[in-house]
Amino acid sequence: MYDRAMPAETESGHRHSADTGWAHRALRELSQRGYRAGGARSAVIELLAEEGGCMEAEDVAERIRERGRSVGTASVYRALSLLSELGLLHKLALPEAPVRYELVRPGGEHHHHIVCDECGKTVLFSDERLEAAIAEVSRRAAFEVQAHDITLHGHCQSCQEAA
Amino acid sequence: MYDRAMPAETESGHRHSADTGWAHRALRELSQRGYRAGGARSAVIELLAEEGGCMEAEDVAERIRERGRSVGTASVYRALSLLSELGLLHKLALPEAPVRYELVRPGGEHHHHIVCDECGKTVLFSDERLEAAIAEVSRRAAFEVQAHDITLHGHCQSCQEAA
DNA sequence: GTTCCTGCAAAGGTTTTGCACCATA
DNA sequence: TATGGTGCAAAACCTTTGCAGGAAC
Repeated sequence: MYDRAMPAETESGHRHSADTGWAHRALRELSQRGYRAGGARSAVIELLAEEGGCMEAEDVAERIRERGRSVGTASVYRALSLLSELGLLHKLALPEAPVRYELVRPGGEHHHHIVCDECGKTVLFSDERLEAAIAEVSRRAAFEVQAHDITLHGHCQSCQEAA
Repeated sequence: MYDRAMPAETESGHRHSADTGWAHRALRELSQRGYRAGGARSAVIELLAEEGGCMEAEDVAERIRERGRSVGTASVYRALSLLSELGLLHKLALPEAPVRYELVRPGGEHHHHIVCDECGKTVLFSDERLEAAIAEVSRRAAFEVQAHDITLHGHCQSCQEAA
């Protein structure tokens, strides 16, 4: 499997810093819908906000424990599922890898992924023409389309050089 | 999980009929690369050619057995892996579902997927403008992009009516 | 005849579930 | 205080691996 320590980057190269806005919105949403924010849930939210998302469930649990908080694996899975159901996280599925969870930010602004099939490094991108084309296809489809995922596969520069 | 009995359809609604061209190419490719075509491998190839692909490994095994041929599950997984490595199959990963395998036809002509998040029904589509936009993004990316996957998510007409 | 494929069974890795205890609102 | 969240352990699920026997070339 891929190197899980690798954080997702934007194409310009810099990481997101702690997204406290997302964390607050998540906590508010939970409370508004009658869910409680116990230790595991709030730890998951805090961690994802700080790491910027795009992590596997196991990574989330591991990092929470590295920070001295103990958490049950099952509770992490349950928290991630709930946050996904509430539309606060997006699940990214790739072949040969566990699902990754990403922050969903409000306003429909979103991104897509370029994944290195060698090492799993993931870079984010967004493109207006692509979105326009997707919107047009969605309009014409018989389905009521609510979301879309685009993943480019290839090799990152390090893996190209190594080959 | 989704209803596995549902075959993939094109947007115009008709199924592919047995793709003997693909089957012949697969068998030729195996033999050219020094692989043998034993019972399990040829059964997998034959079944996929007839069903048109987009199936889970377990479905493939099940259908082969329904046709009276006995096959080991492990052999089905091994055959699917090999065919993927040889570029004869494409792996489609979705959250909450096992990987599905699809026929890869020569000439680069390919399609993408619209999946019903309710029942798992999958419809294929292709769009030139979308491909052009993807090509442009790929050209500009730091990665050497070799492939791409696009999946639209939503609800099919039956599930819309049921809701 | 040799090599490789196959099938079974067992193991591996990820995710879910059951249940008793405990914390949140 | 009542409800629902948490953690542990066990199970479920999908996929891979080990190995002995058998088939393909």
